[in-house]
Amino acid sequence: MADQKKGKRRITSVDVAREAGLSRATVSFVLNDTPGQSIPEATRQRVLQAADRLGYTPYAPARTLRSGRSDVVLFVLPDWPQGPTMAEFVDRAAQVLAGAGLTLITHVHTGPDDDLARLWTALAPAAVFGMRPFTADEMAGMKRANIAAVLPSAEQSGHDVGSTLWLNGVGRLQAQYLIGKGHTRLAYVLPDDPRLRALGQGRAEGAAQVCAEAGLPVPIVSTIPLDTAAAAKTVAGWRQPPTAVCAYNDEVALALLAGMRKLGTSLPVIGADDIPAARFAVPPLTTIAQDSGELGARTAAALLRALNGEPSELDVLPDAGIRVVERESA
Amino acid sequence: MADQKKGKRRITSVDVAREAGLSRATVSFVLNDTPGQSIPEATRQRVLQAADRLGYTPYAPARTLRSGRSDVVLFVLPDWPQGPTMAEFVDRAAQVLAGAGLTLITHVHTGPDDDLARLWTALAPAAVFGMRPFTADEMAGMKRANIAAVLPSAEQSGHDVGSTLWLNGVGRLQAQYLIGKGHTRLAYVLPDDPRLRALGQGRAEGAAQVCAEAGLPVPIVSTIPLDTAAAAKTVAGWRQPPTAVCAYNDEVALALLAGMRKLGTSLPVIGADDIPAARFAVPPLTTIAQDSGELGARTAAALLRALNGEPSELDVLPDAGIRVVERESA
DNA sequence: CTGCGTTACTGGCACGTGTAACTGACGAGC
DNA sequence: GCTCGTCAGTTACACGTGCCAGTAACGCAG
Repeated sequence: MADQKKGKRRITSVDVAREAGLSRATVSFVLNDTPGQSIPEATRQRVLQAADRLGYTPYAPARTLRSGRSDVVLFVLPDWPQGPTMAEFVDRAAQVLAGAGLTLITHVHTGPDDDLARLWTALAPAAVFGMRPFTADEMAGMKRANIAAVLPSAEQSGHDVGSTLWLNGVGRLQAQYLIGKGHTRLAYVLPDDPRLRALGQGRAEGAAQVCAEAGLPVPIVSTIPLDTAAAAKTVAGWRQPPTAVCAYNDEVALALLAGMRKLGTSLPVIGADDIPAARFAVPPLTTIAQDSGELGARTAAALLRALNGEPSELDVLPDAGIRVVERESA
Repeated sequence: MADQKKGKRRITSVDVAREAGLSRATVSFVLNDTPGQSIPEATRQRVLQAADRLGYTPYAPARTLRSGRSDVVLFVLPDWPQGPTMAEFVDRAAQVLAGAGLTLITHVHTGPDDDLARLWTALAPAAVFGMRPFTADEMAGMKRANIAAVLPSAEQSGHDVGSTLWLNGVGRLQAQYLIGKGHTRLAYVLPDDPRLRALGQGRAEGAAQVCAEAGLPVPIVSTIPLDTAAAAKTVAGWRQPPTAVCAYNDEVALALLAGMRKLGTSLPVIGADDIPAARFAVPPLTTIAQDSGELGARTAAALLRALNGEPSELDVLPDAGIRVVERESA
């Protein structure tokens, strides 16, 4: 709020030091609460007030250069699976990280893999989190870039965490629900978007596991585009029709309902994600809802633990707040 | 790919200089194509090969510290309006920016406004882009943080660019379409999510403008939650029912269709965004599709122009690739 | 041989910060 | 009176980069 209009020079800790009549080091100690320093309350206040008066903000690049680590956490999204689900996840994760002084940044990664590397060097993030596991090359690159916590890591039990852990859970729950309703022959329908293939297979496998455990035949797996006619054709093409269908997500489920409506047939369908459109469908769609906000918060917490050196896996995640929303379609 | 496993020290330009048997300055000149330097091809190759051999990547924080500007563009999302639309927008924008050596980073901003400031200082971005206009305080903060281009700026004609420009266009087109079908009394239905209020009003105003221009009464504006019963109640509550309804987006439109189905009535409805669920609705939903990828690309281009000093407004945007997708609901 | 411009480099400062190592002063203990 | 420990600070270096100013070597006109 002071009157330093002369030029638009950045306000540095030097300015604060001059204003407070102290050395820059003292200023730094106060502002960072550096442990092992004895600073009388009077001096501390002098510094804090000077900083406030000048509107001082530490310059992150310099800080990062010095300490070798920034307070940015990078969240790499492979592409855009769903809307509100992801949104809540990111929201809550950001909140938790902010509580620890970290800033969550998301980057949608679509292009070739080498601009991911550019990102790491450009941001020097404290940690990176992604949906898909990282390759060995990528891991090496991050290690060289001095990035501390990487979640999920590919070494971690050699599994694709994304599809194995929580997405798997969705498929399991879908199948459990339908089997509980007395169904014995299931189908699993995936979208034809290549970007969703890995995730889709994870869910389908989850359902297959449950069927196997119940002594039922494995589900027929079909892939359809988001198109009424194509969905109808797929449904009509089943020689031995299933007694109920699991869909990869609500959009696929809606496509199926539309296809069956066109054929004049009807099968129980369960979706996933509980998008707003699900409850307005004809018939209203039974689906799986996950509390993705909670999931985001837990993931962030795991990340923080990893940053503190405690080697925390993502074990906490599997069935976090995942439940069936029962409507009329199944 | 060399064998520098000893410790995990970062590879700096010093290493490259030593490897090439040259000074660090020369290395820098070569790698940055610094103009006004005469460097023989042989030397240049020597440097490039050394850098490649060591796998050198310049350390962005240091570069930023020195030059005062990073190659990151920050995209502040106020919250999560819609799914795939935004996704494409960001995707294409990122692509265009990457072509200019810039990296697009998105951050969902939900909390209090002061952690936005933290973001600027944490990233030192070259530019910031947001949906909502920035306050004077925020603008001042960015100026002090030495951020070059800010789009949209609040000074810019004093308008809310988000709702005035493109979103307005959606409302206009919806009304134009319905009027073209012979409708004379319209309603505009908004969602009750407070985060979408400003955008919703922009769209409703667009429709109102078109009605006024055509000498028709202004649309009734209603707000509904995403709930079948509530939608039914709203529809039933209209004393003088409209002859057709515009919805803020497809989700609202689907809610309306569900509500009317419950009442046993039926009115033409037009939505917006063309989400996948729209085509599977009963009846299939007529809606507005925008080529948001194109929009993202143009916005990014405008940003680049602004970065180059050419004062380019967002004028290019208004009706970029926005069109009616005609189905059966209207 | 001297003066001068060009080529091909190099030395060194600056960016803003964190922190280890140092210093002067003061009181306590022998 | 001297040493020693603690307090309250300061000095100085390092982080990795961009680039200005300088400088040897060399060719060439006078």
